[in-house]
Amino acid sequence: MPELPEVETIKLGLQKKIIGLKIKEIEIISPKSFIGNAKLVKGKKVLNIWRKAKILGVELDGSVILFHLKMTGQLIFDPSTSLRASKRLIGGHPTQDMVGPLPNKSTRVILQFSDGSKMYFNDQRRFGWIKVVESSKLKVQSFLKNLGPEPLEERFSWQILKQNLLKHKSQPVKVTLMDQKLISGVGNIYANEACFNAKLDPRKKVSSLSDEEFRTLHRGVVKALRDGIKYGGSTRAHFVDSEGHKGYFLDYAYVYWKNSHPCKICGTEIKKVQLGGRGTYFCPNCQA
DNA sequence: GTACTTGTTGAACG
DNA sequence: TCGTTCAACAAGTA
Repeated sequence: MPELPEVETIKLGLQKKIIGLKIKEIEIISPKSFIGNAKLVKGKKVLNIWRKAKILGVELDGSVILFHLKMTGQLIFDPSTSLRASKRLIGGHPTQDMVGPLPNKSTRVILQFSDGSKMYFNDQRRFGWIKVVESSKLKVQSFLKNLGPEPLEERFSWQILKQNLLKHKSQPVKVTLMDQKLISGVGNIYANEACFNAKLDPRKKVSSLSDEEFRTLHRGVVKALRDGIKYGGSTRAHFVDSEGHKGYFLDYAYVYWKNSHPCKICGTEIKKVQLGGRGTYFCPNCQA
């Protein structure tokens, strides 16, 4: 499922492709996946692309298109038949059919650009959405207003991490990492991986952490996200062969979805527990 | 038919 | 009012 690193990767890829292009047409195949007025999009030029937490924003003249991929969303940029055989740009939830013919059965919305290229928004389960808002109304969107600091920005220090997590001092540390008000963009995968990187038991209460532990946790979060961008990003964003699902970050994960597998560091069996209602994975030896 | 998956939201608890 | 926990929701897979 696309989290911060995946969305960041998509952003970096799309920046090179669609800034400056004009949107000729928007085709809404699944009305459920599209919120807002399509007229705000048609004929507009793409000015900029940004990311906040897991949300991708495509800035147009006077309006913004917001994308949330949730669990199974994907964005695929298809550079059209006319130009040199440049490759598709693929980001988001990996599936087999993302490298096949488009549109396919999970295609929900298609953006057509005036140079003939297209961008497909696919979403198997329709959990994700596209939302168009006027630029002036962007700031009042609740999902943007209440977000915590961006973990990859310079000013995100371990002190800020400590200060924010301590707002929920009696909760398990992993649960607080996933709270979007405390930190932006960390979901289940990277919360698990961050705890592993920091050699921290995810069940440990925030109030019991020492300064040293906050420091290593901070490093662990940043490393998990950067690794996500490095592996998921670089190997997934540009492939176009039939092995579409390979190179997904999960292959590199230490603990996520690895219950009953041996720990890559010490060989101990990875355990799974429920924490805040979510699957939580850790190595009982490394994260003691 | 059922259990399971996730991020987000809102209800319900003490 | 608050901090916290839990259920509901989206829809598809096994």
